[in-house]
Amino acid sequence: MKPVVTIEPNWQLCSDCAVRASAVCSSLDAVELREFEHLGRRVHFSSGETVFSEEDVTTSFYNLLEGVMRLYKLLPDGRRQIVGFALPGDFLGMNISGRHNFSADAIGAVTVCQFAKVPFGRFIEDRLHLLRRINELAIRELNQARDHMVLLGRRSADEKVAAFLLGWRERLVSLKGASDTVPLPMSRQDIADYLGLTIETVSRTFTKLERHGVIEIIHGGISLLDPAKVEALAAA
Amino acid sequence: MKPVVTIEPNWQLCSDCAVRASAVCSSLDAVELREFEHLGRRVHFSSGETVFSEEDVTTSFYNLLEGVMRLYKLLPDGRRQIVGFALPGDFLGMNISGRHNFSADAIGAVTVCQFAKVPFGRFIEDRLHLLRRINELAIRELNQARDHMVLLGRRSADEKVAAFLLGWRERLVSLKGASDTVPLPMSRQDIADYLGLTIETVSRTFTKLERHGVIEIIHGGISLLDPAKVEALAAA
DNA sequence: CTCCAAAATTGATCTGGGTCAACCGCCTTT
DNA sequence: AAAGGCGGTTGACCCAGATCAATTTTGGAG
Repeated sequence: MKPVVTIEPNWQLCSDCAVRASAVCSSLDAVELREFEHLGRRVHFSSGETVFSEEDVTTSFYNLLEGVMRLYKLLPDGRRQIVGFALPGDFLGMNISGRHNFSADAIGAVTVCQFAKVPFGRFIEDRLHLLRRINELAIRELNQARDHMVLLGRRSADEKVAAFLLGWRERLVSLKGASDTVPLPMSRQDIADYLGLTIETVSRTFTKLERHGVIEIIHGGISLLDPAKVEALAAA
Repeated sequence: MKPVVTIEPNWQLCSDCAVRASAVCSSLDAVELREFEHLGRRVHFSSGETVFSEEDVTTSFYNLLEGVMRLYKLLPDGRRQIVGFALPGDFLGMNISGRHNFSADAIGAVTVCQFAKVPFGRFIEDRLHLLRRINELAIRELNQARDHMVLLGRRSADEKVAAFLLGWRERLVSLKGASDTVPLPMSRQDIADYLGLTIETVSRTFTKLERHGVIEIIHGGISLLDPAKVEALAAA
């Protein structure tokens, strides 16, 4: 939880960017990309740092380059609901009220491409394809949000955990390729707050899945021993 | 549940439209509106009819003109999660997969302005302001979706019901002006499926609120006797 | 290495909300 | 007006998951 923010000169080029293909910028051509390069600034955050907070006035948008973030909302009494986990390529900060509507913390070391709101807004202004891309991302997120509502409102603890493991794996697969080893950089508390459960229930469910030979709990993650069984449990 | 769909000639003009100011079309100028008029077709649905279903290929977008709709997703075993209620001015059907990702039923009689997907897409094509408007609506919905995740994952039954009553009233206020009489056109089952509860719990919670003199249950809705108390219960 | 703190697991117990079931108005339909 | 049905309410009981309470494991810091 060291409050250290490192800003390095933007020596790295968008064209070399790891998330070039999947991020907002995928809609830009070579010429636009060169102009776009000057808008973004690479910023590092260390584990546990807050990138932005709910209700903060939005001054920047963020494109996650490396690492994982938890996106969450808090109730006045401290109860927390994680509304999503961000992975490289995700675009954060869009809103209409001028304020963020959730908070975002780094889970482990994180690198983002930060855009000041005003110049970014100007850049979009007359670029239909970029706006279309952002719209596409918003709609994709809206779908995920609705799926998550079903999970939160209508699924049992077992189903929630199973669905989470599959969903998380799926995202990692499309990012780094298939593997039955699923790293879980977030804490049990994070998982609980994402699934609307308690830390104890998450832990117990993991243990139960392991006892049934469906997963193996390994350091920093789990191994999917029987993906088919997990899918059956998730009752997709 | 009569499967009667009435399509009337589009004699009514956009400029007279009740939702002109709040809907997608609010971003159009007079000239554009005249062209836009030919794209939409007024369609009526009677109570309980399905306007579109999850997984249906999207052929149309809809602008709700009159009435209320429930938007929901079903699990294979029949469990239902209502992801939202649509009111006049709401725009439905945007997606990227080419398929709807939730179903939509009429609650009571409904009138929609239906747009065929292809011509509507063509119309948007080079109209930045319209795309911006749609983006704005998508982001607004995303915020609502996240708020609802907090409700589903982290609030008690009492809080859920209280928050629902306030939220629903708020939407009606901004549509038809302030009133402490809150019509509830949807069934108890709908409310339960929206809040991730059972019909019994919703009914009991209503009764409890009434016993405590906080609301009065009236035919087709409730009356907010003590809005402040309800807000306290919702623990916003 | 040892020590400490935080994270995770496990067990025992409790309870909010679910389940099951009866019943009560109402609107319709005949 | 009787009958049937559907939506809603109410009561009795139950259970999934929360809560409370110890451990145990892990990961740094010195």
